[in-house]
Amino acid sequence: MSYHHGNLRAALIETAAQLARSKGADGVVLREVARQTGVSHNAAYRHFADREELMTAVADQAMAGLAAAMRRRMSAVDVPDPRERAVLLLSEVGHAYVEFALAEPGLFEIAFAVYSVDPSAPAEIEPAADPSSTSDDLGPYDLLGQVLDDLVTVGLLTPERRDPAQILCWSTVHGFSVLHLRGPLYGVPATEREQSLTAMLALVLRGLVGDLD
Amino acid sequence: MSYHHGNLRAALIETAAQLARSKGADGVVLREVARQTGVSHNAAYRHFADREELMTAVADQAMAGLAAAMRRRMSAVDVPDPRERAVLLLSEVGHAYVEFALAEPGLFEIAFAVYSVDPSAPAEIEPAADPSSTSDDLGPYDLLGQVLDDLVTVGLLTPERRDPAQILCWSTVHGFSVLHLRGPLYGVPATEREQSLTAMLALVLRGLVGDLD
DNA sequence: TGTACATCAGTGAACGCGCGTTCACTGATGTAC
DNA sequence: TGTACATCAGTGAACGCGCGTTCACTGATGTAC
Repeated sequence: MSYHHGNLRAALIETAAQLARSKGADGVVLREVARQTGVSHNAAYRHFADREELMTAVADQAMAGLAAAMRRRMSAVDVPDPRERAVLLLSEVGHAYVEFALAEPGLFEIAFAVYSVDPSAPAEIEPAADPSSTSDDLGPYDLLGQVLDDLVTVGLLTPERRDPAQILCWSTVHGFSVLHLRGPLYGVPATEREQSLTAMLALVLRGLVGDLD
Repeated sequence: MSYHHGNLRAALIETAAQLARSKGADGVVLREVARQTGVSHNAAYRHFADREELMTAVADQAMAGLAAAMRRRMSAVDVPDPRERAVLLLSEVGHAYVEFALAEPGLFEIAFAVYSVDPSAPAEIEPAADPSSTSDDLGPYDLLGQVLDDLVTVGLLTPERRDPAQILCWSTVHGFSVLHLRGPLYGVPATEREQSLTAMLALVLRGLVGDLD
């Protein structure tokens, strides 16, 4: 397999992603990536300025994977009633987030490992999306935002609660994931974990929309 | 300064903690700890089996620091009405958690970095507290539990919501902290961050106790 | 109180490892004529 | 269509680094008599 001209960059990213899946972010070692791609260890320098640039490329792909997992569960929702639908979408988005994090801990880790590596150069909060982008380019945060917008449109969420709701929902599923992945809840059996996730999301929903009639 | 007999172990832990504060968990390098403590790099092996044992000792101390920060804010609450008091305590506990995490990111990181380093040996969910322990030995999770118990006692939280509430509260403040520390919310200015924390905790409270009369 | 001695906390040198990055190179690719 | 050539993607060797850990040791401490 010759990589001359064309596909080595993509191949390196793919190998690096596999390495992240099996060994976590720290397992993405430049020399090992090159080794497993069947290429000398400095061939990578033709495509990435340094290790960090490779990491960032993998992180982008991982974040896109998380968004795709959310979109997949969102599009499986088939409920006509708009209120019911908006509520269900929120639940699906939350479940999808946690599900991805726990199924692919290495990718989840690297997706976030990229932030604030250099404390002197703060990352942007959320890079502005290309105006011409289709919904396929939306990140996890944007998808959550869409669902919350739906809840507002449908009259279940007051507009002034929309932004705090976004922070709450994101913090909730992220914290839940991290505590189970690399925290004191590590090792909690899957069935118990799913029960507490469902119960937790029900409380979140209650906080957002109040008691449903 | 001679460390013969007695104080080297504590001194090493202290140096390691300072290193964690300034460089993060990965900055706690055995040789550097010894160097900064003014001791040869294998003196540490008289007190710790290996690097990981040192890390665990620092993590324990960091977790105790987090608990102490929470206790400090709890004991500053001086409100007679038990309902008001319980609600306020929950808010204080949440703020203290986030405040500690953002003020001491390195200690916060190492407190949790210890979990699941070896995926084949899952950590316990929450090590059982020594029955004879005083309240000073309670960890962050236990303190949160106490506050939720108060909310139940006082009639604001239904008993069947207690356990999901604990998971929700913990996930919320932990996720909020992580997203601001090493996530897409890194770099959000402090005032904005505090506003969204307050707004978020208000929504959490609404989820737990419903709309207050 | 003085001395002999066992203990064991700390030392200094060394091992083996693997990393990220740089250097001068080579040889496949694709283009200009 | 054929050839000369510039480009630049990939190579192999080397550099410098710092780590965790082990080894055989030394010398301060505290105790038994």
